[in-house]
Amino acid sequence: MTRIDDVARLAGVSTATVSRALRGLPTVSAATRHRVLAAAEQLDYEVSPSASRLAGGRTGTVAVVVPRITRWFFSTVVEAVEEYLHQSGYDLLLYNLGGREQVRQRVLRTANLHKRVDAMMLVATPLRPADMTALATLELPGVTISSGSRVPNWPCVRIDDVAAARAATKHLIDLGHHRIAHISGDPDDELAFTTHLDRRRGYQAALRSAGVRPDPTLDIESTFTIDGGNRATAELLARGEPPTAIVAACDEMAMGAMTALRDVGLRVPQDVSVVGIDDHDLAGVLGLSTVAQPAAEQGRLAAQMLLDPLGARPAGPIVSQRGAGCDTPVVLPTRLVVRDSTAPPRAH
Amino acid sequence: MTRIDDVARLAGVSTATVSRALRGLPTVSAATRHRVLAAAEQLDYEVSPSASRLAGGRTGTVAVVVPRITRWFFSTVVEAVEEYLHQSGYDLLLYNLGGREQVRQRVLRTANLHKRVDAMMLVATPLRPADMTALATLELPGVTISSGSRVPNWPCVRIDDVAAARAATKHLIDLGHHRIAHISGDPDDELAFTTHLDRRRGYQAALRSAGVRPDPTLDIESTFTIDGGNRATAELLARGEPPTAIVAACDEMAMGAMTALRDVGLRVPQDVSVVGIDDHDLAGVLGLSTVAQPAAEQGRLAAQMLLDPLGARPAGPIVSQRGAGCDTPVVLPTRLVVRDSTAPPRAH
DNA sequence: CTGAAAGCGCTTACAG
DNA sequence: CTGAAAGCGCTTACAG
Repeated sequence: MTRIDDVARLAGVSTATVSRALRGLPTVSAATRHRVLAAAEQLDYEVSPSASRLAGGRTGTVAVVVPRITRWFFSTVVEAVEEYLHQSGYDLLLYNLGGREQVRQRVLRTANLHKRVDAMMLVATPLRPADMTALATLELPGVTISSGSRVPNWPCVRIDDVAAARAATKHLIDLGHHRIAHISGDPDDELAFTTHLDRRRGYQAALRSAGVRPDPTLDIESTFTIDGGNRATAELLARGEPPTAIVAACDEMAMGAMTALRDVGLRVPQDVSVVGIDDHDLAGVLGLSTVAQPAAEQGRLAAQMLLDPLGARPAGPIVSQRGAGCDTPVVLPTRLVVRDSTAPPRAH
Repeated sequence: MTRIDDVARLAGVSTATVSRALRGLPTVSAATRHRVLAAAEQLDYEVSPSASRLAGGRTGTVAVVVPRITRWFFSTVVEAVEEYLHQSGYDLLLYNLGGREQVRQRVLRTANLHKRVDAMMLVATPLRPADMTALATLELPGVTISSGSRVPNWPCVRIDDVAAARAATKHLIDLGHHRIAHISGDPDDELAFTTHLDRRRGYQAALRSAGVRPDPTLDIESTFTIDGGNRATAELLARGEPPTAIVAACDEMAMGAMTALRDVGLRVPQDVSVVGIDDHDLAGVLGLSTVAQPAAEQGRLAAQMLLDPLGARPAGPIVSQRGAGCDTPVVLPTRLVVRDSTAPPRAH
């Protein structure tokens, strides 16, 4: 395979100059740069990442950690991040936790990660508070998406989960509902995954604003999945008289809820209204009312905030994004989208 | 950061021995190995991938190329592949084509990829025939998933697309349908993406077996997405009398079809039956009848076929998987799943 | 079974 | 603006 000295020989310069010219460093004359580029082109030369990384101390790689790539939010984020990283010249190392404790450990093998990537992005990754502190002491630049995981000194992009759930609940209240249930996720409170807690707070706040006292028997813990929504709703129905409406903490739970309701012969929205949070690709197909959150935008913005201080191309000195502004999350707006799954309650 | 000579010093051996012990090479005495592992543990040592790759000539990395990570099939495949790769000690470099020609070019910058990864997996990646031949001449081991992209001498894992579409269509015929439409994808025939062609063949074969002549006005080209199914169905309905049933080439298209039908007031399945192919996570929620294909299994199996000849850990000589058996795809079974979106046609 | 030494292919001070 | 030389941190023949 062609090496840098092949290019140097053809261009009649030293390897140092080839290295500089190819990376676009300013200390190369236009004429020399031109000759080097032509030689590299002619030989179809590509730099060896391993050698470049070893010599330069930079990997040109970013680790992106998601809980489950199969869920709408995460695949949408990753798609946007992949585009931004690759067009900035970075490689994307994917870590899908898949709920496996073993993998969580792997991500926290900090010495390992540190030698592998220049920076890392944590997307709604449930970590113990101690883990987050450990990450913060790393020399590794990082960024988080969602309030679920918050590492000190790393910038954070997210939505206002309290406000999103409040808007969903208020929509139902405005339609005339009072018996409003809430299904949410992740009962494993050993992990500091706060998204579901924030959304519950929003739900309760909206109820209280309307003078309705939150009823604990209408509030079910489950997981942020279709199946989780299904099971939560089944349990809800087993507890007695059904609510007239359900706020699901995410669209996938809402979809599970719709299935569970249908299975017992309850119609949406005639018998029970359902609203979610996300605006999943399929929310439109299902006619699901929801509070939309900008997933791709969160990914793109987080990637940008991560890479900007590193320099667009993997070259130049690494500057950790620390200090000013890092502890103030960037909060992107959400928006209520009314479709067919919500309607006024039936008159008794 | 700790380096290999720190470990060597602590264990009282040479760096060569540390290297061998840590990689589990057999030529190390048990006592020495034990001392080395203890020292590495004590120092929290992790090998430098860049140095190891440069010296060893292996990257321990696999490129996984998908058209769109946000689609059900691809995220499901990637999840399974990620698990297999990581537990085998490999890193996963994600390439999401996203329909961008520019990115396709990037994947085919073979010199670039070659220095970056030990092997690559192409998942239903549309490539020109010339591109596939180019990949085949690389020294890079590879594997493809789906009949969509077929690289000579690379193993391939897929389903029988003809049979899947035939089963879907036959299900409708068995219910009594005759006016059966077909919506399928990817009209860009510059790319050798054969999945939609195979599925069309299966549709037509089933019709012919039942003595029905395929009607070209009932066969619409679009894209393999929700929106594609939506548009195809809208066009179908604009052409005149609706069919009594629709075969969609994938579940996402079927979901788009359901929306389009609902939008004009046609009920599924009372007015029009709809069947898909995939068994998407949400097929159950939507009550969509479909022909299920094992996405995760295809991913896991392809990863296994790719890595087995490389050795479980990224160590030992690279052996290209060539010759015997590579030109015979591994075909995984599909299975009809009947739900609520299909029913006999209404009596006129 | 183990070690000394070369070498993997770059980048980076340093000197000019 | 350019080059000679050292060095990044490993692995791999080679020799014993």
